Amino acid sequence: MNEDDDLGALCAGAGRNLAEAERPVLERHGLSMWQYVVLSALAPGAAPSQLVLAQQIRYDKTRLIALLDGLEAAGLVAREPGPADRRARVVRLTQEGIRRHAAVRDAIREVEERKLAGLPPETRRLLRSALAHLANAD
Amino acid sequence: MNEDDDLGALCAGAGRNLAEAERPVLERHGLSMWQYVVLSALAPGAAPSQLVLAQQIRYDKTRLIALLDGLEAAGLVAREPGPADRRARVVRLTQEGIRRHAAVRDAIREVEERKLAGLPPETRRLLRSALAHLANAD
DNA sequence: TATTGTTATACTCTATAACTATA
DNA sequence: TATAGTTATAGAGTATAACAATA
Repeated sequence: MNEDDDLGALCAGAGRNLAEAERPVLERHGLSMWQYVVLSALAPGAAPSQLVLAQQIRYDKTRLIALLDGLEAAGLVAREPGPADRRARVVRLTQEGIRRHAAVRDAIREVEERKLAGLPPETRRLLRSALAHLANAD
Repeated sequence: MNEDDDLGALCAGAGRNLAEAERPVLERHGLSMWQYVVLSALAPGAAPSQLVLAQQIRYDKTRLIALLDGLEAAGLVAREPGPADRRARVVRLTQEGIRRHAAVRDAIREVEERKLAGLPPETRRLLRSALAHLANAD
């Protein structure tokens, strides 16, 4: 992978390399990539409806159901009737979910740290900032 | 998408944003994402066997066949018996393939340019360099 | 015997359309 | 009538296994 390739190809290459390194870490903690994405979205303490959650993580609302079933059965998230709208079900992390997410997140960060080895702190900061810019740009 | 998210999430977000913006461009030129990847891999003038090409672009060798069938039918690539090993078939761009790839690449670069608007040249250079580092790091 | 290209098959992931209960 | 969640079904994408030609 060369730095004069398309930017899309570079992002895909970097993302794939990271994902491949992180998959065994997630497996060791008994989570799929998307399950981890759900835990991360809820980690700030949010309690969104399933529909809002699906939109936030850009995941299909119908597939989210089975994902949440698994996380609920594992005791990591809880679903409650929405306070305002009883059609909606509100999702939040359990205490165990909070602990589990923190543990996995630390392990993930270790992997990322290893992949970033050789890049100075200022470059890392700029990389994160530029990626966030790209992710939100229109 | 926030810049203190996981690096993997940031790469995925940036990659998805770019891919979504580039898809209509590719469609307008009658190419799928993977077909464009193949053209890009061959653009430097290389003439690899199908197996080597599949490994280079990290694509399944069995799926590559249908992909090449389409590109060959469109007159963009040519398959010839390998000079050294007659089992292998060597793939290369046709003249039309070279032209088509250059046209699509220019259009893709325009999209990327728009997405990068607001980032100074030095930041862009650093971004490309850091992404290439991440894509190749172990 | 091992490998390249190929085909056929099975499997997984994803998207679409209908059903229920609330609004 | 419309919307949140759910379910079932169909479709695309991907991986696995077997075959023919050549090494």
